[in-house]
Amino acid sequence: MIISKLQLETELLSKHIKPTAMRILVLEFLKAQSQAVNLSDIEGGFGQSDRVTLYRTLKTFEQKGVIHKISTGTGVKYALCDSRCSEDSHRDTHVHFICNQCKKTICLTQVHIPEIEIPSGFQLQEYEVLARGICGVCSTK
Amino acid sequence: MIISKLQLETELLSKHIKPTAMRILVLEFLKAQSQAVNLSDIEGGFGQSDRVTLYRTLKTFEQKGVIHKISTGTGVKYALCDSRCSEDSHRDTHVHFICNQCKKTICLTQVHIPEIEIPSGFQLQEYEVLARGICGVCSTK
DNA sequence: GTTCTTGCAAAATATTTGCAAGACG
DNA sequence: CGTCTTGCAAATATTTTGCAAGAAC
Repeated sequence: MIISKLQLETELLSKHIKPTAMRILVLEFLKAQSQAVNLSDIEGGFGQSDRVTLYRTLKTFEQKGVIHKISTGTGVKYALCDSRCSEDSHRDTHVHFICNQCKKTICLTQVHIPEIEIPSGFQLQEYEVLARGICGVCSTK
Repeated sequence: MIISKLQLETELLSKHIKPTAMRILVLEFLKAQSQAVNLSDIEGGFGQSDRVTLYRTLKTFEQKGVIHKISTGTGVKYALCDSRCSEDSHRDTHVHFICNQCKKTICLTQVHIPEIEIPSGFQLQEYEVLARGICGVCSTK
């Protein structure tokens, strides 16, 4: 699926982000991924790019609800949010599956997460599930 | 609750770890905590201590099933495992509650986590839940 | 004495900050 | 012009590795 530059710009604007060249490139790259990626992956996705700018772009994206950060235990990864996420409402209540073999991190947004009960006194705001195991590709090898 | 040095030694031995002075100190410190701690917390818990030795101690503890690492999104923390954990069977399937206000990370081992269903092809080995919100102490302030 | 552990130095990696130049309205 | 973004340099933080001295059995 090819997404036009205009579409990407519109999407950024809808999340109140000024659509600069760099931001469009990063968003385009992220949209092409089927898994969560780390900084080096994104860096390698372009010819030239400054690490610092990437960090800042990703921070902006995270704050505005474009992406969410995943702490995999072996480094931080980034993945696109649900389109309904925004600066005010940033919910990524879904399963992140980490393959213990190929180390891929995949957002399983379609998996239903049951409500969890927490002790009284605690106020739950959001939660995510980190699942580890062997992914579909690795288990057939 | 005060735990004798002998008890700590016995516990380390039962997990196949040679009980050195440093390891006993670290284990004792961890047992005194009601929340997950980071490297600096542990470092500050003793008078003298070398960061590298701590890293190695924690790595050993993690491999042998004494502690588990928690990636909180703002740094790594460590907490004691269930006593049934060992090098071979290392399951920390429970809720980690991160207070968005005081930033404390607490293991809610008593909370029941329902089974989750993952797509066919994926082999689930273990999972953990990261819950964020306001902890009991902060919500009464 | 052999093996494992520790401490120090240094390297490698990850992330943040300050600042000046450039882009854009 | 004023504001926001970018790129570079540098600072800071985090984690790992190599190696030699020391402790334990």
